[in-house]
Amino acid sequence: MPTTGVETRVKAASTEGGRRTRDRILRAAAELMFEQGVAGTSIPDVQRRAQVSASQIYHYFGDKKGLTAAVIEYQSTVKLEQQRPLLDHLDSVDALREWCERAAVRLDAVHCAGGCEIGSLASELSDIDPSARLGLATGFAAWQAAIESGLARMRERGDLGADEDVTALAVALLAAIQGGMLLAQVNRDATPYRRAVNVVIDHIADRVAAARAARSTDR
Amino acid sequence: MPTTGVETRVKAASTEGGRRTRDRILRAAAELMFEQGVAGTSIPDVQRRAQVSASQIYHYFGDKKGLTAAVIEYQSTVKLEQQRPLLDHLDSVDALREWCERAAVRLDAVHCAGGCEIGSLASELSDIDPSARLGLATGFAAWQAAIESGLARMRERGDLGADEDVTALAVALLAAIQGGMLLAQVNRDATPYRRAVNVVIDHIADRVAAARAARSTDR
DNA sequence: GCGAAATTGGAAAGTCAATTCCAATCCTTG
DNA sequence: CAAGGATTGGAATTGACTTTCCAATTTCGC
Repeated sequence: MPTTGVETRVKAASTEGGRRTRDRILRAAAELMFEQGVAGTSIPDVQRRAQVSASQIYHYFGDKKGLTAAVIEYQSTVKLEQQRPLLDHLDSVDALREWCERAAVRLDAVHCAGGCEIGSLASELSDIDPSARLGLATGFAAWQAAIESGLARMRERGDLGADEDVTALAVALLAAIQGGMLLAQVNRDATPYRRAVNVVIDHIADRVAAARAARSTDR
Repeated sequence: MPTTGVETRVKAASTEGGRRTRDRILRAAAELMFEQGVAGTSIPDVQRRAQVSASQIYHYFGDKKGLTAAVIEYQSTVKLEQQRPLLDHLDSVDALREWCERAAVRLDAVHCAGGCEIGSLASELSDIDPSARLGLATGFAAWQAAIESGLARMRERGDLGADEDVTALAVALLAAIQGGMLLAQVNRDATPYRRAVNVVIDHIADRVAAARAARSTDR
């Protein structure tokens, strides 16, 4: 039986208690890796935060790499689901602004610590862990798809011109979010994030205005 | 004499040979930390790459934190100087495009490994090393200033409207570069970087066109 | 050329992390 | 309730890394 080449020995829990421990470990690891980076998070750290023994971690995740992979999947999947209601309606300039501003408020709340959950992992792991990189690419693709499909709906509806490159716009917004969060993190101030994101959204708004103008001319 | 609170015992070399070793160490550390991250770079790693003994590293940089601080300063300062000729002329849309595209070519050349020298350090260290964060903020500020002053010149010249927020535009471009490089790194493909950067530059170009239109209307 | 300071090599201490292992205990299923 | 797998605790192993230390050795100012 051929495999993908990278076997991560993550075992599922078959009892209720086991499921809870596994979850506790995963959540603790995700928090710690977000706060201190993957390299800065030791297994003993996770043990303390999750209140488990070492064997439990190795039982469910095989090794640290397996745990890291699980955290990537967790951040990619679960965090995405949390925002699902918003993500499914990113089909107006206002919705985009609202969504981005919500992230800004979260940045303010944590005093701009941490940046983006996936972005931090991506920066740390992309070059040193090929399978992690793949997982992170998938995670980013999901965000990009969410933005892009909203823009595509705007285009179908006529809010954006038919020739508009919604992929490029979506990537640009995603990059502005990532880059903006990095600058916010470094400066401990969400202003750079807001500026970066607003410039891109302003640009999208300009394109919407242009489409409207074109329509009224055609008429 | 009051200090900044964080004393890094970095010693200057007073002999020619010493200066060369110090330099060799710094360059090796910068390379390694870029390739594998700060946490992923051990002192023995640096020893091997720079062909020096441990005592030489500790002699010149005090400890690993001091070495890291020196690398941050190195990347911020030296890399900036390398681009000085270009940076001083970012006062046209074409110049901006050319500058960003040059980075894209470099990304292609290294197969999108590494991302941005400063960005990677920033993501890894901002939350765990306050003094490193300050150094990185300074580094970013220099890049932002370079972009912003070019845009300001365009505004003075009338290429951009007098009411244009060049700070926001500069931040947006910097964020696009950072976010774009991150996406490129994760996807091992420079396309996302090019898309992100081009959208922002297109936006600036639109503003330039608007300013021109306004001028011809006024006349 | 001479003494002091700078530079260098290499060993060694001390710490801590990753992982393995085994013995216990718990739970499920028949 | 008994068997067997799931789960858990905690000790032990192994290895690497940071940092210190001291004894050469080289270089510089005079």
